[in-house]
Amino acid sequence: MAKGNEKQSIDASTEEKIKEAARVVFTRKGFVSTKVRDIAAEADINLALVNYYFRSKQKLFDLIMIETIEKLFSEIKVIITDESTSLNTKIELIVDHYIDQLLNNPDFPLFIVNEILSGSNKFPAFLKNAEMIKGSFFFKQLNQLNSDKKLEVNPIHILVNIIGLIIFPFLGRRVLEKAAGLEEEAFRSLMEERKKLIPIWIGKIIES
Amino acid sequence: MAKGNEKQSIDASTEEKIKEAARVVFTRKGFVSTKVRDIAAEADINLALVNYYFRSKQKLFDLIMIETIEKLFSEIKVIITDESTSLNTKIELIVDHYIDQLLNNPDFPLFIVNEILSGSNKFPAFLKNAEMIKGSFFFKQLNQLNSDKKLEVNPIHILVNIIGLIIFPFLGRRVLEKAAGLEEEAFRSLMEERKKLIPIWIGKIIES
DNA sequence: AATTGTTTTAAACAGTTGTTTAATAAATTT
DNA sequence: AAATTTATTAAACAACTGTTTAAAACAATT
Repeated sequence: MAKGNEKQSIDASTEEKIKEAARVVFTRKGFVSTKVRDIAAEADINLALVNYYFRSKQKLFDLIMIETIEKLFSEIKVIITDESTSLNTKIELIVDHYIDQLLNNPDFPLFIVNEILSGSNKFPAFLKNAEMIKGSFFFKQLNQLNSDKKLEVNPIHILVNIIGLIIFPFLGRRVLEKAAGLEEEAFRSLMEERKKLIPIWIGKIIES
Repeated sequence: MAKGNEKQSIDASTEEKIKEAARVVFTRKGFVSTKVRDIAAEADINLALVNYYFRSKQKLFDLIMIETIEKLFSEIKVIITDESTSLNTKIELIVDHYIDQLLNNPDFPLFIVNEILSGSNKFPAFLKNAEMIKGSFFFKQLNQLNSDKKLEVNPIHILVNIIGLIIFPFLGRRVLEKAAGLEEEAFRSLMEERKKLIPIWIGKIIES
């Protein structure tokens, strides 16, 4: 019906502006360091409108976090639940997909880690999804390596390694850029290289 | 002379209490989330004493950061500048040493990363030390792999991998413990396993 | 013992921040 | 067009936070 759509597209103009601005500032500075006035400034709207549309800073933050987490895991879900692809293919797809994602939003890992430290209560959403990984076909394939006596280590290690090799450079990005004297572009091409390298490395790690 | 020592041991009682409390709270909550009143409470002293001894919250934080960073790198320096040990030995020593360190202070990586996000100005200290790595014998040995045509990738990748494989599990520790249903003790033994595994993995990655 | 210097304390200050209010402007409905 | 609902604004509020103050307690020196 028209009313719903109109309302969405009209309100969204301000409401979406706030949400998008909040996403940017929260990601850059974290929850505590982000001031409601920062968000209002970034969105170029009146301070009171943030509370008018989202009730509180915390509710706005929660909303963004939940959305982000859901998006994050829904993307990986299609890869890791696919029973028709090999383990190697899945690893290639995961690495490729997340490095792309992170290149578009390089501050994101730092942001997540930041919120973990400050004890964000968005954990349940995160954990619920993390459980999904443990029950996935992908994880079964990882476990299979053990039964096939190809591997004698806890598959958790392999999972941690895959995720770590992808995410860690982004966490250390600012240090890396400055310490290694990398331009932003050089960092980017290093990460592009890793798209091909990480699956190879994991392959070598997995081989008996 | 006696005076200096006395002063140290007397002042230190309160001054050290504050510094130690600050280290604990800063590490647990980060700079912004830590309130001067938190530190005073943790140290069990009057609020004004924090400013009396350290002038400002920022100066206290800076002091702790500098000390921590110096300690961090001075320890690794003896390993990576040693021209008598092989690359493999160095990797084993680094992995062993830092995993031990981190097991004693598991919140530390989260804390560092957190401060990087909030744009801490302790960067220069960090970078100065990071430069040291690039100029070290260890890094020369890494580069050597290229000349020996044993490796065709940027040594930066290998360095990032070593550090990442060590540190990342600690960054994801809270998620990992909850998501994988690990007790603290189980996490500990996983990390102990990694002491042996990481050098092996890096070995495989390096092999041509 | 009196004086001087140092440490500790409770209270206050000034700036910041999340949120609310009450009035106005704009849009929608009747 | 009038009435009603929704959106926007400037200002204020109250709680919190880093820092300072001024007085008191304590220790060291003369």
